[in-house]
Amino acid sequence: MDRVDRRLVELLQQDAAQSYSALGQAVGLSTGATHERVRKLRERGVIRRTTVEVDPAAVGGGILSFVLVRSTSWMGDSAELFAAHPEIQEAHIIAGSASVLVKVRTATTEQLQDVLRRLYEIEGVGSTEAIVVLQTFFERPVAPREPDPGID
Amino acid sequence: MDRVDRRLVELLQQDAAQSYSALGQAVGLSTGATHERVRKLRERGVIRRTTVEVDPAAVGGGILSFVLVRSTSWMGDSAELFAAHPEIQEAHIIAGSASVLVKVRTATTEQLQDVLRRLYEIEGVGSTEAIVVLQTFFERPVAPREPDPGID
DNA sequence: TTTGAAATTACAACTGT
DNA sequence: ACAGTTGTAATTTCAAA
Repeated sequence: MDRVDRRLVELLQQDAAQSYSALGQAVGLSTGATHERVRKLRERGVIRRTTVEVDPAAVGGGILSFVLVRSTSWMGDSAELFAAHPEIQEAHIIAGSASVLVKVRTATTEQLQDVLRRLYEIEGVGSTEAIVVLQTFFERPVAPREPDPGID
Repeated sequence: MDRVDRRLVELLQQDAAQSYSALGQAVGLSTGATHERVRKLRERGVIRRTTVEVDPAAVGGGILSFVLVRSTSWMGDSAELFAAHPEIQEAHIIAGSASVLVKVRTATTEQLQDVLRRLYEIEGVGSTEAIVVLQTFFERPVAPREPDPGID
């Protein structure tokens, strides 16, 4: 995971459809060497998969919300209960007064209300607090960062 | 945007590196027809771009947090001020008592603290409340959903 | 939908460090 | 051993019939 690897990751995040030769040009490596670098990044799990980025509004997810879910019991084994709802895009266990934070995309606020109703049906869920997004400034891939030098 | 289009989007989200012939097999279309469908999905902006999904921990983003930013003034034109910080992966204007919600990835809690310090330097930022993620259940692409029938 | 040329990927064998 | 280079066969893309 050197400078070149980080640059390759960045370039692939921007456009994973470009050829290895174009990629190689950009980092100053041959096509074959670039191919090998990327293969290893995949093998090591740094690159998990190649995907497409989709416009949420075009597939019925125009309304974005974050929901704080407070629970009365241990939620650590409830991943599948949240994953069962296709409108839930992310779910995280959090520190603090709430227990779970979920990111929800629905076409309408009616559908959001329906998701909240279904959340209450999950065992141990006490209350929910929905935060509705009015405008998204930006959503972007993780920026690969140089690790701290580390003092030896 | 029919059933086949939605299925194509789903398949591409799972693996955008697969060939059009494999994709066509899966939806029962010829290679050429599949190619044309996907081209149009890109043209219409349903598919924004092809990217790679990266392991955040491998690129210095092992600690995930959400930060509620309360402000004392209008933040609607401050997108660039948040985007200037590479650790901030998302920023949204929200309804409710806080004003902006940001998603932050850092390698350490020290770096998170540093991001919070820099957030306070933004004009109009009153207070922040950091929610640290202990465990991520899942993060997945938007699920393409069938539109409501609509009662005519 | 099928065809075929151009481009790209995947996989060699080889070279220098 | 390791990472990179060049060369080549097998696929895939993509426009045209």
